[in-house]
Amino acid sequence: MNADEERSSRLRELGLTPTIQRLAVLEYLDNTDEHPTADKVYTAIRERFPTISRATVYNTLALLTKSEAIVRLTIDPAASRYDAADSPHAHFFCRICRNVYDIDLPQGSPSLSVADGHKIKAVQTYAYGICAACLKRHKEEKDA
Amino acid sequence: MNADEERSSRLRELGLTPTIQRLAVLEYLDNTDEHPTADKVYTAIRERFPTISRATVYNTLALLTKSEAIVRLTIDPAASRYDAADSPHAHFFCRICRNVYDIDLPQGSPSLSVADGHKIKAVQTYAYGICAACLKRHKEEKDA
DNA sequence: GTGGCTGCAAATCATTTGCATATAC
DNA sequence: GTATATGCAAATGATTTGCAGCCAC
Repeated sequence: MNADEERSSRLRELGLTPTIQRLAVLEYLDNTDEHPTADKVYTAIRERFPTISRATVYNTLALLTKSEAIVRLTIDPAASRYDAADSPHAHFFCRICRNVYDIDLPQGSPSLSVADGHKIKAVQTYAYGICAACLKRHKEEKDA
Repeated sequence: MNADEERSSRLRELGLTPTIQRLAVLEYLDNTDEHPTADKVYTAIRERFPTISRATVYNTLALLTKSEAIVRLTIDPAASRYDAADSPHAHFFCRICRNVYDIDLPQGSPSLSVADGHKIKAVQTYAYGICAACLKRHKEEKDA
């Protein structure tokens, strides 16, 4: 079973029709580590499927998020970011370049599924600061 | 020094003029635990200061966030929430009633100030699920 | 007096929605 | 054939911005 067939059956298992558009969104997220915004996904996919609409991308991302096939990150105050949901990890947001990076900070442990009587379904850990690339660039500018 | 004077000097220390509007925003956040949206802050303050504008509230919240006098939470996908920045703690978002609660999940420890070469300035831990009140209501509806 | 702050209204930008058409099965 | 999904355009809602007048110091 190739990657495309695997994605089709993943969608079917979720009770979702595996349309070209949904497969394209899943494929794009599977093959990027840049945690794109919805608009970035739209722009990227449109190069291969020029007729896809923004609404379809938004609908698809919402659907896949609800099915837990992908994860929606609210780390960026300006727009939601999306991540192919594989292994749990924390995320880092660079306040200068606005890129999102995976990091290895320990996430809340799965055992902590209840707090103060609230039922916890998911935990996200977000770190904010300046990324390695921007630190380096900043340093070079000072030295120059 | 009363609470109002304390807030005035807090603002002065940050290099900000302690205007009525800014003091009102700070006071409101100091005395609530509901993690309000900007619009909620605006509506609440307007009862005492009917001439305050939405733009001023947004500007003030942005300014106080930048000065680290308050914390902006991106836990709610629909709108930023604001929290008087006292002791670090994690937050819980109820997907049913959309309320935000403080919880005691361990935040990323301060020692983890660098990851993969990124300089970490702040860490936020967000948990998502169903709050105690909504769980209770849901159970009662089933029993009825 | 003047530079920073406020209030207003308009602009912007992400996201959602209604609806007619097209597609999957 | 029918339910479901897509595409388009318009609507919505949070947030930002330009600018003229006002206030703190």
